[in-house]
Amino acid sequence: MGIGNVSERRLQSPHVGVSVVILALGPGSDDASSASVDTDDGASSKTTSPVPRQAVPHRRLWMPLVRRTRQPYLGMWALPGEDVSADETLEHAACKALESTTALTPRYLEQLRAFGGPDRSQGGLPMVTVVYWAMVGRTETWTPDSIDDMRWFAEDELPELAFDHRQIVDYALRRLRTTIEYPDVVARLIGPTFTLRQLHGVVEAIAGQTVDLANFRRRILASGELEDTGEKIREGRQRPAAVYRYVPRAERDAASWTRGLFGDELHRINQELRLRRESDARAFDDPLSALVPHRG
Amino acid sequence: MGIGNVSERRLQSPHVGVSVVILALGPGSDDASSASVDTDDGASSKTTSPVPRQAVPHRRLWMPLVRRTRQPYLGMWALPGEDVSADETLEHAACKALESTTALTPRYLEQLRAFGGPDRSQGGLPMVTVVYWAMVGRTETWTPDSIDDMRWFAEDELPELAFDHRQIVDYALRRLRTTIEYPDVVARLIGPTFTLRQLHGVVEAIAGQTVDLANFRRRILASGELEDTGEKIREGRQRPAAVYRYVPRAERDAASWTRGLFGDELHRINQELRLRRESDARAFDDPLSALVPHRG
DNA sequence: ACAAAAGTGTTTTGTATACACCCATGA
DNA sequence: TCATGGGTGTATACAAAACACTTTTGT
Repeated sequence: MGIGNVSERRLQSPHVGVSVVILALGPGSDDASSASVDTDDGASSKTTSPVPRQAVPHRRLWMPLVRRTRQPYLGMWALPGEDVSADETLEHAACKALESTTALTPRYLEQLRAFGGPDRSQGGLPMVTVVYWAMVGRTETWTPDSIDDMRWFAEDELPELAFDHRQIVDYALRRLRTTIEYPDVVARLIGPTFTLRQLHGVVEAIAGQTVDLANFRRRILASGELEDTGEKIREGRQRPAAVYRYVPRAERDAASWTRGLFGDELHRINQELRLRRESDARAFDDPLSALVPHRG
Repeated sequence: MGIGNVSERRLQSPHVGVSVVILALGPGSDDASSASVDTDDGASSKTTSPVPRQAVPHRRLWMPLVRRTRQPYLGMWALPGEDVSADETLEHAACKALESTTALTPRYLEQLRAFGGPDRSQGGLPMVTVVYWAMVGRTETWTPDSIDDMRWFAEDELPELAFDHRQIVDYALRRLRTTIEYPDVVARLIGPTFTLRQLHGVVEAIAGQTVDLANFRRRILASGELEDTGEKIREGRQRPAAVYRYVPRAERDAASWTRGLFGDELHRINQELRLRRESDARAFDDPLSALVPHRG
């Protein structure tokens, strides 16, 4: 693979970064329980929602964007991202980006694709960006915490985005909409336990359209990957619903890394991240140790 | 995205490379038309096919591997690859890797995934490798051209591979086997025109099992993306078969970049590659011009 | 009792499969 | 005319969609 040929193009190697399309379930438009931050902060007018929409009967996907503080595309909205250093995994970098943007814990993380080429940097350094998508937060009682240069946007009311991030988002949503055909992904998106109605809400939001609840129920139960916990919970004020748990079937697990990482593995990575950060702080006095590969 | 923060970790950025899983349709085992190079070259014994298999009724996928000429994993088989320079697209680099290995023209090229992290280099430089898979060659009259440090292997008789390339190959095959559900991908894999039997052969080889020809015929025709050219061709000595052409349906095209690149686009990239190479040769005397982004 | 949500049954439609069958052609 | 591959018909099984319906609960 040409490692070691230091002469020619070696110094022209592109830099590596990650960006994350972070998704959470939020209200549809005209929803009474709306917690959306529609108060326009005093910023430039081009950041306001460009596409007026009529009422959406189901919930929608929301994603946080950050405002760029540098050229190029200064002041424009962009996907959260991080540089990747040689001693960390791509997933680590993605988790850092996640953490820097939202305090919610990720339920799912999957690599989407790498984007590269000289055309996409537009005046910045040439970058190869590995894009992940992540699913965070619970479906209920969701309050987007918008601060200074970060803000949540509904999937169909996005502002103009920096770089090729609009293409990336479109790609992510398309990929997401084919991914939800796997019952295990949907089930684990929502958390350890859930009612069928909650699950149904996720699917509708992702699919972007209403889905027959009765048929959904049958399909998801027929998959054999849901287990009745015996508990019951009342979402509204009416009849309590059965609470289910996702229970993986053996052979599936072997193929799971094909798709993405789930809550438990993510938790492990985040743990490791915290440890790493501490040792990084120590390494500040001893720069050499930072060059040593992490596992030593 | 942190571009411009040159201090801290900037110098620790991993290098970027591409690897390509190159696939071609070849004979199944016990096939009389076998053109496989089963003469063991005098190399080390660990390169011989490790898994003895019984006869496979359908054709199989074959892929070229290259022998490593450097540490780590010196002498071991690995996926063809290239370093990526800042002024080229990832697809360009992938095409270079393709070209350096086989003279066959690619029918399809799709990015699989980026692999990274400190664990995978094992003594080499930290690398983020963007892996592509490609489909080359025609289904008939296939002769693998094995030379010195390159050799074709059947998908189910691979030797031990360097780095994490075995995982990568497994991942590629899994992905390929889900991709063939798209009729357009299958159709365009084989070339501009083809008989249904040829197409059927591709699907069987990729699926790794026999597929009912009658039902396959119906399904693929029902997709509405195949057009009868009116021509007929005799493959064997019997009744001639109708020749079809792939004709894309409008809306599909918008989503096509979601998957991969096909022959025509690849042709364009290869053209561009050749031009680039010439200008690179010129730039040898004028190193500065190589730093200018290609589109200037 | 009523509203609202949980959960079930039933009919229809479409699609994948298995496999029997006919057709066209060259030897 | 027969073997071989090209191409079609058909019965069956299964999965998804549509939607009417019953049950359970709180007010």
